[in-house]
Amino acid sequence: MTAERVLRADARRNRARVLEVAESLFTTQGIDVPIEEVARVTGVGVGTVYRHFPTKKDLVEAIVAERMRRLVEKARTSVAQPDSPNALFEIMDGIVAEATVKKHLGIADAVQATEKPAAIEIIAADLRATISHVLVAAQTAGAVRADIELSDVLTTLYGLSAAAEHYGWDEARRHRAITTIFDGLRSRETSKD
Amino acid sequence: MTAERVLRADARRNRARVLEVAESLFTTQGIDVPIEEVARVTGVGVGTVYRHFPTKKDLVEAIVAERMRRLVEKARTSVAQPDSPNALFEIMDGIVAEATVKKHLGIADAVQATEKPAAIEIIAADLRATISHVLVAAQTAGAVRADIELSDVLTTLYGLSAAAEHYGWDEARRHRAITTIFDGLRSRETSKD
Amino acid sequence: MTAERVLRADARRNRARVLEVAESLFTTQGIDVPIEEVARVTGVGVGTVYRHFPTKKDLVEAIVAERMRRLVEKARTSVAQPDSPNALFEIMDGIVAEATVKKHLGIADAVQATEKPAAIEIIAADLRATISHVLVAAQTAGAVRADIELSDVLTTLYGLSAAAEHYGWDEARRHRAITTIFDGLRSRETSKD
Amino acid sequence: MTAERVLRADARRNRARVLEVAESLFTTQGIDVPIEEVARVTGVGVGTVYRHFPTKKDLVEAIVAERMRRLVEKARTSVAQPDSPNALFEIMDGIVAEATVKKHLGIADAVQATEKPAAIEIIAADLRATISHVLVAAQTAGAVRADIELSDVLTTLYGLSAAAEHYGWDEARRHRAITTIFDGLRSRETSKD
DNA sequence: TATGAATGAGCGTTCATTCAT
DNA sequence: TATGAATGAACGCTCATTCAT
Repeated sequence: MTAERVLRADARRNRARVLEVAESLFTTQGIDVPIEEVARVTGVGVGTVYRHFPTKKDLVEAIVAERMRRLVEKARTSVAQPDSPNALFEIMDGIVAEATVKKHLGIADAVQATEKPAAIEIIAADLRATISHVLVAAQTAGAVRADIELSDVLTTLYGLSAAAEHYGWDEARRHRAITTIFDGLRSRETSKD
Repeated sequence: MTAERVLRADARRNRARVLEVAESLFTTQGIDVPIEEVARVTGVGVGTVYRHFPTKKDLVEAIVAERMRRLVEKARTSVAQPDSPNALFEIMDGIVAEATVKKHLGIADAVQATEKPAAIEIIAADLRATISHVLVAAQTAGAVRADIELSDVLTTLYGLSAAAEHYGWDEARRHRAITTIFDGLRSRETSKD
Repeated sequence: MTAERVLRADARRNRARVLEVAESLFTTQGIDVPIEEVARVTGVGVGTVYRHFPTKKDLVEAIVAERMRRLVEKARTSVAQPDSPNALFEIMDGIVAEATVKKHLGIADAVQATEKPAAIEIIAADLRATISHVLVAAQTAGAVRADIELSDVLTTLYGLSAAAEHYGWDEARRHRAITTIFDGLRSRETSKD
Repeated sequence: MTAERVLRADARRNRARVLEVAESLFTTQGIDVPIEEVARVTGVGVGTVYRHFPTKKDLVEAIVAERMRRLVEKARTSVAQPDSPNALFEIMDGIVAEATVKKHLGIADAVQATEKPAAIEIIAADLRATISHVLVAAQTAGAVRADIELSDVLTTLYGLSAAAEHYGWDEARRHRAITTIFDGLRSRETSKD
């Protein structure tokens, strides 16, 4: 029993290491990196990778799910703060920041649920709910225009993340972009065109 | 001489058809579509595809270049109009519209010059110049904040195009997004955060 | 009629140029050089090459036949001289010299008739007859051992040509090799092993 | 550990079988035989061939190296014998014999070092050293002319091997040819031309 | 007749996935 | 359970040859 538990711990550690290595490789070199390479760098055989992730698709999804989980966590942290308008800013900043350093993996894609596997969709829904919550709070506080919808925010996040991924924004550049965007979301007597 | 022209015309037509089919396939299903499939749908042999585009990379670049050219054309048309603030809006709208129906091909990528082949870079530079021109005009007219730089606009275009591609925006959705963004770019006594 | 003759002259010139270019290319880079390349360098279309040589094999054979013809010519010249032992030496030297600068084309192969096309076999037979003639004369003159057969000479030629091709012998090296060989062919009370 | 050894043994056996089949096929039909055919005849998938020989070039080199190794072995065996003049004869006979039944693969080429991969060059150097050793011994014993150099012997070997390959010599024919050549190498008051 | 565009079989190579050890 | 050898479908690309112009 102890032996079994040790084994499990080992297996779990293997899974984690594969995940980590794969994220790093896919992120730096694209998803065309062979599973064999992932195994090699991780220091295990291909069989082991396949034991944990029966399909390459499964591995990619696991990585995406993992990143989503980190996003949700960040979002939750922001929500915990009282000042809601800043909360929205922080959430967006956190998400876009995550995208900044991760390429090739469509972190941006993960925000929206389009034919995503169930596991990911659940987490994505969670994230959307959190954002929605913060958005409403911001609107109630009069900090964001009332006609802004959740989909507008998600869309904006997608665009910002894509740009951040593509250009490899640093913090300053990211803040500048989000701030500019926020000026468009902010409450006022706006847009008479 | 006429005979030669006829032959060339035929070849040119084939080239155009391959380009069209390839753009359509890559756009809908991603660039992993085999050249053989491109040939099959076009109704020619693989050899013909390779005669016109010696490498798959060449084919993709040709497609991107072609799309860029369309973008530049659209941009030029907009510039021709007197009302500069709308000119900027129109240019952005045109570019994003182009992205709306084309996926997987990073039309957005084409806007920025990152290790792009020379041929494409030339067209991209042209596009950037045009946008820059319109931007300055808009700022001079007081319609856009003075601290907005060309790179801000390009970045925004990238993000918008990416989102448009991803979500398959219709015209209304696209206009809404661009309008919102414009509110952030617009001249005023803005952002005290 | 004059026009036709002119045309023929042109065609003949084309044939000759193709032959020349092909020999040069195959000789320097091996027979894997595409017909298209041969056509390009010659300055004609592939169609023209195929008009004169319906098959790549035909082209190669034509080149080999051409070289054989040169060999026969050299051999004939040597035969014309009175001093037969030297005649054999000269013939061998001539053949090996030809091989010296021509690689990849198995000039050596051409000496022996093994499943060679008829056209080549006729010329090869001619060459063998000439050599045989000279060999007998040399033996009659007592300059070459009586137990040497034509096949020995052909074999030796093959080996020498192959080596000459492979090492790119200059004249000195070639003479040295042939002289040494001749010492083995020369009449005497030799080899008691 | 035993398990690992077993697996390795299996893999090694496969490698050996591929090598054997490939040598046979390349030898009989030339190196243009497709890898797929090699795999088919061996009874494995193409992937297996590529696992052991990442490139067709690698496969060919492995075959050549293997043949070289056999040559060196034969040469060593001959050297072990006391009678040096015969030792040279035996070495040459052994090398040419190897060439007799193997075509298309330029076993002869392997004797000389021309832009050969390092691995092969090492073995070739070994072979040359052995031959040189025997040659000097033969000259010291007065059995071979003093002005014969190693390069003469190598050249001769090349020529003989090429001829043996080409004509498919049997033992008698081979001995006859080598004997004749030896008459040219043998010590005496030689060649006054 | 000369041209060169088109064809398509064929080849070298890769890589996700399976399975014997 | 972990390993890595084996599999084979699939792909990018080449080139001898044909044929419309």
